[in-house]
Formats: sequence, structure tokens, C-alpha cells
Amino acid sequence: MKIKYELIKNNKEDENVRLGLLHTNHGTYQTPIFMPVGTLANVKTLMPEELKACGSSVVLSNTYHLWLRPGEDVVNKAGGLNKFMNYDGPTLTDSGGFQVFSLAKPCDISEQGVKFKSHIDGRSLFLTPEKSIQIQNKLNSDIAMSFDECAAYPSTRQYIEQSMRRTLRWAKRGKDVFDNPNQSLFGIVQGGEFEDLRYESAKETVKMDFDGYSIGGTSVGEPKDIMYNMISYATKYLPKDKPRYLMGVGDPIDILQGVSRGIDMFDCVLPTRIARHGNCFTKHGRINIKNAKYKEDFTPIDENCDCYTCKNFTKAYVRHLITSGEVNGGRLLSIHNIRFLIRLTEEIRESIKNDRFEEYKEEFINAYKNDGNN
RNA sequence: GGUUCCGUGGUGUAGGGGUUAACACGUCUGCCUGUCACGCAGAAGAUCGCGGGUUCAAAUCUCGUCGGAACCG
Repeated sequence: MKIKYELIKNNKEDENVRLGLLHTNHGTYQTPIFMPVGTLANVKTLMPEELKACGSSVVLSNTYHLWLRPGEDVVNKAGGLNKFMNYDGPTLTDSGGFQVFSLAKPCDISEQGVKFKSHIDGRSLFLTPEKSIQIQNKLNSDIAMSFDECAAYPSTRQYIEQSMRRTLRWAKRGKDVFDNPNQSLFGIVQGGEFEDLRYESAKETVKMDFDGYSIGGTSVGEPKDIMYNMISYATKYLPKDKPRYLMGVGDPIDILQGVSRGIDMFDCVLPTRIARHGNCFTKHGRINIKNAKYKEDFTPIDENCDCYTCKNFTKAYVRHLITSGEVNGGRLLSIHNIRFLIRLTEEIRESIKNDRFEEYKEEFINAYKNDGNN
């Protein structure tokens, strides 16, 4: 079946803020949610049961990467992505659109599709909107994404405009070949920092009637206020009975700002990537566990955190693992960081229930920015 | 006792007469937002064992000295 979004309530003070339910083939989840990223059908260093212990719902994988390795047919024969990676929660596949941004050169992008040089062996690859959807149909994730172009920042208005319109045409082409009754398909709103372009993109994408809508093209180097405006410009024109997904955003404050603007779903590599590089979130801001001051700090990363790492290990120990290059260091910090963001969304949902989201947001941001304890 | 070799940032090394002594690892700091990524950026840290000599100029050549290694008695 298709996913279904059910709006439970809006925060009293702010009609944009939404508490909802996401009904999927693999359970029902309250929104807003944070979705960890497991590009290669694997959240780096973590096992499915550990993700579950963090309170995970949807987990991401990536079409481009799974296409190259092991190939969509392998995943299909395994019984689909969920079975292949043995994750019993919902899965979402990104279309490879982000790889247009991160791997392709502007001259490789044409109306037909995008030419890639494989990052594995350098051979030439060609990905089209149809191909991306067909691969995702086979991967059988719960949610597939339209193939889009995530334009760089800054780009000229002219470029953003033609890129956004091409993304609309690509969305249509992908939708036309889409063929998997157990999978849902999201459209993606582009249009950079220009409200009229976001409006056009949202309006035209919604016309195609997708199962949910994403906001793309953010967190690509633009200033924060511009990013927040991009979000507002897009959600303003999205229907209330479908989920809204802000792609690639996972900084705690950005999540709060996204929720303020009506976002239901977030994903980001940030918690797992910075974990492997020795950084972690705390209520009092981000800390770098490698700092010498933690060498003999025998307290948990975050006193009030309920994650496995904080309940069992000290900063001094985690620091030792990270500085020694032990993989368990990155593992323990990944667990902590993912739990931190998921817990943030839990607290956000609780605050919406109690009509005190604005208050919660302000408290969180004040504590996060005044890192006197660290 | 004799012969030979070696002493250069914390560690291991490079440099064998000519401006701010190089590299790796380590240390310290910052960065990371739909993952090509245990990655990226930067900083601190050595008057080249010590003393004399040669030279316009010595980490570099030379003598002595101290410390270490190998081999021979």
C-alpha cells in the first residue's frame, strides 16, 4: 500500500507546526521524524536493532549507490531493500538526485538525464528520471524519490529557473513509468531562494499528485536565513494532507526551524558523519570529543541522554577510542548522535501535543547556544 | 683495549658546505547538513649531542669530548 499522512493537530500558537501520523507498510509513526541515512543499505557502523533502540522509523538508502553496487536486481532478488538489510521499519530511497550535485559536472546534465563518472571505477554512466524510478521500483523501498537536480548555491536565477522546470519535467517522466503498488513516490520542490520559483515548483509538482512532497536544494552552502526562507516559500504552497520532507537537513536548530515551517520529515548524514570524525551533539551545543580537556573526563557525553553510549561510557573512554582509530568510537558516537536527533523530534512532538512548541524551541536553542558547561 | 658506524621537533627518518632545516606518525585546534569520505583545513613543536677549528658561510668538513650500536681482541 501507499503511505498515508494523517494530520493530528497543529500547534495552537503556530498553525504551520504539525503533529501527524505516517502510516507505512512497516508500521505507523508519529511525525515530525528524523531519518538516519544508510546510503549503501547500511547506516555506517550500526546494526538494525541498534537503530531501533535509538527509536528509528524510516531509514534512507541511495539509488545511485545501490545501482552501482550490488545492483538493483540483487536487492530485488533478496526480497527488496527492507529484507536485504534486515530492517523491519520503513525505508526511503533517494533518487540519485543529490549525486547530480555531488558527483556530476554541470556540463554532464542534459534534458535526457545525467552523465556520471562512476566514483568506483571511473566508467561512464547515464542516469535518467525513468531509470532512477525503475531502479527504485526494484529496490522496493517504501518511499521513492523523484529524480531531481539539486542546484548549487549560488546559482543564477536563470539557471535555477531552467533547472527547476527541468526537474518538473523529470518528475512527470518518472511518475509516468512508476510501477510498484507497494511503494510511494514523492515529488521534489526546487527553485532556490526565489519565492516565485518555489511557488511555481510547488504548484506544478502538487498538480502531479504525489504521495508526499520534498523540499530540495537547501543546505548547499547558503546562509541560514536564506535556507529558512526557502523552506517557508515551499511549505506555504503544499497540501496539508500530505507529508513534507526537508531533504538533507539535520542540524538540531535547523530541525526546529524546519518544524516551525511545517516540515514532517528530515534526513541527514550529519549525525553519523561527524560521529566518525569525533564530534557529538549535546544539549549545550556540539562538542569535539578529541579535545584534550576530555582526556580525563569520566562523565557521559550528555548527562540527561538516555542512549546506550551515555548510559554506559564516559567521554574519556569514547575519546580514547576515537583518537586510537577504533571503529567502536565512531559507533558509540553515531548511536548517541542519532538518538539525540530522534529524541529531539520526540520532544518536539510532545511539545506540540501540549501546545508549547514555541517555548520548547526557544529553551532548546538557548541551551544549545550557551554552551557554558562545555 | 682496537676498528667501524650512528647522535637532527615527542617518535622514526631525510638532508653530506649557501636564504624561513624537509617528511611520516604523534600532539593541539577548527570544519563536516538528500555520504565517493575513520575525511578535510590549519597550528604548535628542532638554535641539528656538547666544545673547539677550517670557511665569507657549517646540521653538513675537521679535531676533541660525551652517549649509543656492531664487529675484532
